[in-house]
Amino acid sequence: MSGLRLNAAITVDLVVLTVRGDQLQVLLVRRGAAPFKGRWALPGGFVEEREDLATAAARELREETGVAPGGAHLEQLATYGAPGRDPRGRVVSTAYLAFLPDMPQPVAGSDAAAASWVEVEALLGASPTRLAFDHTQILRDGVERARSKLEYTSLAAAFCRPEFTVAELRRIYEAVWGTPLDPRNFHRKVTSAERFIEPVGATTRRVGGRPAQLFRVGGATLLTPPLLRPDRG
Amino acid sequence: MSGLRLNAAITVDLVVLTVRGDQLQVLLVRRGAAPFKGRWALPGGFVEEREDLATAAARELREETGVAPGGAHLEQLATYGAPGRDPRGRVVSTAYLAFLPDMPQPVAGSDAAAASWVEVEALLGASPTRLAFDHTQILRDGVERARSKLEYTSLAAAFCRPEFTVAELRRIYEAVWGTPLDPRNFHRKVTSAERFIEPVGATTRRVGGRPAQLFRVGGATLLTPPLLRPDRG
DNA sequence: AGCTTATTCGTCATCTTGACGATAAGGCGA
DNA sequence: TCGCCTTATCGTCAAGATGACGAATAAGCT
Repeated sequence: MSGLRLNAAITVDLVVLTVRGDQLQVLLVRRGAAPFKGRWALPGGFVEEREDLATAAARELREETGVAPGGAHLEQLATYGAPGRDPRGRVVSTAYLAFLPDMPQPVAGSDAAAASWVEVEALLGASPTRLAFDHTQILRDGVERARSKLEYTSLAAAFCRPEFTVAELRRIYEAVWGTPLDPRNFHRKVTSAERFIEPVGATTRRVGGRPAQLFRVGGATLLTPPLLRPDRG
Repeated sequence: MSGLRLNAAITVDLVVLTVRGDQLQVLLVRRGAAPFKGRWALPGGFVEEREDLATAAARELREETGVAPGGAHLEQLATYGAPGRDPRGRVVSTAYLAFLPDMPQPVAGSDAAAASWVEVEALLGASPTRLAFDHTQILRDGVERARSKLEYTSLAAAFCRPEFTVAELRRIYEAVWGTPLDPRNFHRKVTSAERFIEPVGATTRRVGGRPAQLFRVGGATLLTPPLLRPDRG
């Protein structure tokens, strides 16, 4: 290996976001071993020999959620390598960000003893639950990335089932941004945007209220002009 | 060290961009040793023991350009860890993106035998010069990040000297985006944006044409609504 | 003084947004 | 069956932003 000094352990951590019950939630696991034993943490693990970073992230995602690669949006978030972030030594972790639709079934296929969805607000709000390592910061960065990408991409649909209504899509924006949106203006914006969403033809049947048209994602990946969040001084 | 297996070598690579002569240019070094000996590459190097990733990037930037930390915009770009990207073994590299004003003095303080500014167009255009490792892809990602951030942040000013004219700022946009902009509409946009740039009071003296007002950056870091590039499908 | 050059100010039609009224289309109870 | 309730969808209107372009301004140069 011509004198290459391996100077770090490389891991991946996952920020898996979903919207359930109009709340933005993140998948956490409870650590079973030191360090930070018993503390909530982002799922993750070591990158295997000859394994790409993205592949490792997809593998971890499948192990924790049962979601097959390609079944969810998965993108690299950032890499964290502060010297003291892991008491065991030099651990450099590349975080990945995943968007999942609300799974009807519970978190399946998880090998971790305790994995569960936790409200993001409870972790980043006024009196936050402390996470292991620097995972609070990683989560903060992931949520900010998600909020920002909703503005100018069609990624909100990654939180939805393949067919969805405009109102469902709107509730994704409202949950991720933590802000109510005007249903009429939102409807106008997303239906008039070129190839953003396209009607399926069918409608929902529902308990109360007018049936809604079903849509699926259009080909467009970018939303121009963007849909800017309110406020944000 | 409780059984922590160091499974990778961690490095940082730098995408240092500047605008010189109305062209977007990137700082490259010529490799003096195998692998890819003699090939152009992004500057970079191994992360030292107990050194943060961002610190390592700032150190490399200073070693290559003489620019002190804080003297340039520096942000993490992405991390590249494909198994075969370095023939010497498992090398995971975190790329950082830096924006520099056009330095009047040549690239100073460089320890590399040959470091020089190269037109980005010559590297990413129709018949690109091949770079070492996966550096062409890293450069592509860095340039796309730069193009995108000009749209909604005030980072274009990071390419300028502390005091600059509206036209200088416009030429930054034109060089990075590779697209001409209407001087009158650009002027209206940047001068009317809240706290984006603020007048210094002085004006330039120049060989031909009306003297221009000098500006410095305002407090705003975000540009709302954004300044979208033309075209872009 | 006129010419050249680059900056800055105006105008106007078009597009987009935010606020909000009005209508449509189902279920449900009386 | 008839209103009523709820949610979805369509319209309107003023304010703001944009793209295209004309015009005025303020220097240096010949």
